[in-house]
Amino acid sequence: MKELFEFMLRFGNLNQQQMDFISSKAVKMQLPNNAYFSEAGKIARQVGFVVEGIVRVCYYSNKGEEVTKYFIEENNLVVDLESFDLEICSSAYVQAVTDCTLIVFSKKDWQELLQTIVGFETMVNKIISRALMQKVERRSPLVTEDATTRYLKFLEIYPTVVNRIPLSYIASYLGVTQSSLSRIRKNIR
Amino acid sequence: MKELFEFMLRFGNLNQQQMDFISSKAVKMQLPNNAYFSEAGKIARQVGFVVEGIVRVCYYSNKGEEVTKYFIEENNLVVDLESFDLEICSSAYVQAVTDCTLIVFSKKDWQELLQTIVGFETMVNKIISRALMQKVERRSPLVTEDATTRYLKFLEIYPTVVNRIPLSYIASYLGVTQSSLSRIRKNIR
DNA sequence: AATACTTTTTGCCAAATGGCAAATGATTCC
DNA sequence: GGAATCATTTGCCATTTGGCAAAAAGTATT
Repeated sequence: MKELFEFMLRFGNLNQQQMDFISSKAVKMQLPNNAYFSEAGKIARQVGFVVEGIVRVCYYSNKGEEVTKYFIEENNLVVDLESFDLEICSSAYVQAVTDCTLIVFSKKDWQELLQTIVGFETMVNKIISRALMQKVERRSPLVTEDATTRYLKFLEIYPTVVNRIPLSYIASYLGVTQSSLSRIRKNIR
Repeated sequence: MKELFEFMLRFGNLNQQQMDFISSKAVKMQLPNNAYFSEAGKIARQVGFVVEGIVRVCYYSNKGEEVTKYFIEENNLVVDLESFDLEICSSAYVQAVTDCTLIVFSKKDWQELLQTIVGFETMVNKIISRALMQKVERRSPLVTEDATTRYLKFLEIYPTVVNRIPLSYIASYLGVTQSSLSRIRKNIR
């Protein structure tokens, strides 16, 4: 739990009693490599916090190619926002790409936290806005650049990820084939 | 002002007194084609609402190419969030790509609205989250697809924009050269 | 250690896109 | 109406990337 509170306190204040209340609702959970945290066609019913490991959000195009929208590293919230908030079916999969340790909250408990803890909603909004802004910032540059530049940007953005996950996931994030990415890697060294 | 309140009321409630207060802070503003609403290297000091026209957010790559991050159409808020919130220099330009009519609020007035109107902050957070989510949703698919597919997606996403702005802006949004986009267009018909 | 399995690299060729420059088309201004 | 300016299209060729299949390298299993 230490990591979770360190994370949250960057976005607002919590006293001991509030943290105890949050702790009482938190459930620690192991998510093995390749397992899904939430799935397309289902409604997301949990908020998670990645303590250890890497998660990705991906979907499948009409041609059946898998597309990785982004990765979520340690010390970040993971939640399929649209699905969770609006209770509509998701169009994306949230999947562990390494063995992961998460702290999760059910929707019911999360709403209780939002209603009970003064300032919690504001704090959560800040966290979410920041995460969304980050996604926009990370995605936008990728459209314009050639594949090599995109890969170099990926290395900057996710420095801790490269050597922990398969090449194919990175390729599907960058919008390149695995073969091309392999060649690009070779040319960079 | 009617459009602004119609827009806001989709995200929460406002009574007449609150709307009058908002109106008292609002300034109507004409932004001619090509003019900047905010600029890279400066701090964004206004929140705007697009009543009429189209605005884009763009920046310049290290090779001097201009990159359009996204367009903002009628009936949306326009604000360089990171710069406005954190008072740091922006890295992007917000530019009118048609003659525009905006309603703007100074930072000082906007903060007064946030502090005075109960529920205004929550409402604004909803608006912003939705806009950010939309940006992520719109950008992500563009990375993976080929240029023709990207153009077709652009048409879906921004159906009202195509014939109102120069080809070169669309090209810079899609990450294609103007020439390629011109050829793509030809092949589609 | 040998086998099966997965991931990454490579070769070959086709298709898509870029770069540059010229031609055409549209619009504005006198 | 004609000149000047700006936006779009097109031709030509170089470069990048994709598609497919096979080889090589790396991992796990027995």
